Amino acid sequence: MDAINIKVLAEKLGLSTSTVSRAFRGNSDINAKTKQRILETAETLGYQPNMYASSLRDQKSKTIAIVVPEFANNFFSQAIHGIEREARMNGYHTLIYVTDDDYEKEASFVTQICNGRVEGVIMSVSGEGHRHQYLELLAKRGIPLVFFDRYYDDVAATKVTANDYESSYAATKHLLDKGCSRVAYLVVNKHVSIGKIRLQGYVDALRDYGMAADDDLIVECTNDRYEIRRRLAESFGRLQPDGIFAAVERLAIATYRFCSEEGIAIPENLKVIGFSSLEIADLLNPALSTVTQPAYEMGATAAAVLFRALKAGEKRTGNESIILPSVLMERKSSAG
Amino acid sequence: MDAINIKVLAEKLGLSTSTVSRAFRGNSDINAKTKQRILETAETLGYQPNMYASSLRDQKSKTIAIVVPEFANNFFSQAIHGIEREARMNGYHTLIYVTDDDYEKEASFVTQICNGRVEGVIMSVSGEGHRHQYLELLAKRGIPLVFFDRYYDDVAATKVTANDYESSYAATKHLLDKGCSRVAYLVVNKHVSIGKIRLQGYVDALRDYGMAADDDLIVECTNDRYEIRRRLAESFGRLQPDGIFAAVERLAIATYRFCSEEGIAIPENLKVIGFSSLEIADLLNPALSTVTQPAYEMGATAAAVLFRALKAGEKRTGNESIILPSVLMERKSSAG
DNA sequence: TTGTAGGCGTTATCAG
DNA sequence: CTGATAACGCCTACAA
Repeated sequence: MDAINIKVLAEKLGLSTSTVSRAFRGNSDINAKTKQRILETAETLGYQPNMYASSLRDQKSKTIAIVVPEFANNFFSQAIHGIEREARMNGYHTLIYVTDDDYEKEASFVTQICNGRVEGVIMSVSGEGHRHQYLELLAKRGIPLVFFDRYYDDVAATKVTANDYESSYAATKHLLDKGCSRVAYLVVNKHVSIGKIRLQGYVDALRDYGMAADDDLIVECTNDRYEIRRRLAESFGRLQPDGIFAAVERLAIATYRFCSEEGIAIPENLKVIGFSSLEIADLLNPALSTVTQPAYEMGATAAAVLFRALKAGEKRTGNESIILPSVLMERKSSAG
Repeated sequence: MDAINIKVLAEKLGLSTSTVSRAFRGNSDINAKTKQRILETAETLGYQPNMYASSLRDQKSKTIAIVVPEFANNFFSQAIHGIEREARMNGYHTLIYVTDDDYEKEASFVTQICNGRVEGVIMSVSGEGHRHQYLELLAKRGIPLVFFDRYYDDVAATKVTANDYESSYAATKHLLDKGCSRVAYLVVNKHVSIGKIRLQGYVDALRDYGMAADDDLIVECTNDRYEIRRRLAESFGRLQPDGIFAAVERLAIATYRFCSEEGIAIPENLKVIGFSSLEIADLLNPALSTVTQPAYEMGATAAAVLFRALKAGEKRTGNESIILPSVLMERKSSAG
């Protein structure tokens, strides 16, 4: 009934608690027969060493935290999967925190886990443009941090991203090659890390093609589907774009919905390409051209960096960037 | 540098640890000014009460575990999101464990978290047909358990599912209504809870339409895409179905891929409907008819049940079923 | 090879 | 209102 502890187990066996403890730790010397007897009894009694006592003593929790802006999103699902896998391989447990793109929540979560709950943190950020003094808490506590996909420029930690600038440049160039002359860039927030870098790729590609980027064609949306709908309606009416480059999957999907409702033919009247981790982009109507980030690998890589730091006993990860290649998949939605 | 603890904080303030501790607990009496002074100093020093010490003392971890078979799956993503949300509202932290449909891993995870790491468990199972004595550990430890979607018949705990039988019956009837006479049922494992119940709905609908279920038309697949492809190829060649009812999203998608490769027209040559939580089923080519489970709500409900039990101090959840309604969305893939 | 003892950081209890 | 103290369960020097 009540959780059994090392003391009652020791009593039941007529041994001391230290001996019992030793049976569970790999290293210490202990008679093989004694050990076996202890483990067997523990098994039948369902004894497990209390992790909070162990953690308290060793100052180790064997736990990491993943902090992400959203969850119902293919990119993050796959990335988290990669992290979870790596964590498992290293014998670590994984806490998940979803900020809903809310800076306050991010700050609150990070503050909460600085109490020893975790040994390391992997995060994709939500609070650009705000102060992130709460991250100093991690540093102060010696809890290593790794960013993936979305990061803060001003925080020293390893950042795992995809080659967003190059992909963005390539995607824009692709639309131009297919004959587009008015390519709109759809983005959630053009000032945050990924939105900004992807924007730069878009702008530079236009420039290299002898076109000035038209500010009107840079359409900032939100994450709210009705708001997105409104922005699209307004932009299409006014701007008459013949190409859409969506900085995130959600906006590519919204474009599809909009076109379907408005009777705009893709790719005849409008060519579309977007960042997306959708595994069935090829089954859409029409098949969606995508820039696909190596989501799983990004998660796994971020985790690998973190565990390397943890193993080495480092208090922080190096302030460096690891850039993984995305893949540009040309499909029907942008066919010439 | 080193994690600051209550003792040094107390010294720095010229107070006792008890007083400092009181400043962080809501209840105890403490001078308002003293409290403020403590909290301010704590803030600047970045002090957070160590959770392992607290947990050890209170035997409370404020943590739950989610155990699921897979991750890169819309249904589970949404369900986990629902759970995470509910956990957050209750001030709980959320550990994630992915079993990859592996019974051994499931057993291992459950055993691991019985060491006090979590106060409750929400799970969707992977090990049907095996023994689940490891779940008795939870009971022994007084850790409440709630199943969602996939459960064990022989374990007493609350089960949150969708009305799979009715949906399955309705989906099958829908295909028959549309003129199908040879409806195949694609399933991963027809002997596990959901595969079995959904099979029953299919069989009963056929029977009520005066058709005997043909065992050949019940196609068991795996989770491996190549294996699925092989099964489909074999089945189509031999059985010439004119309707497909897929018990899980992955099989509906596989059917689409197969048909696209083989030039089978949907819905003209083959009508398709499947269980799916895909939010863009309407954008597929052709739009996929679906049975959509309330994934988010299932997760949220399972979590609500768990937290009610935790709040009430109950050691286990009641052996009851909570059944939420799915929605049948008729789209082009099954049009008559 | 086994046992003893102290302490990890916190908080509830009790005394002041 | 504040301070001293014991206990949560485990692990590791150190002693035997």
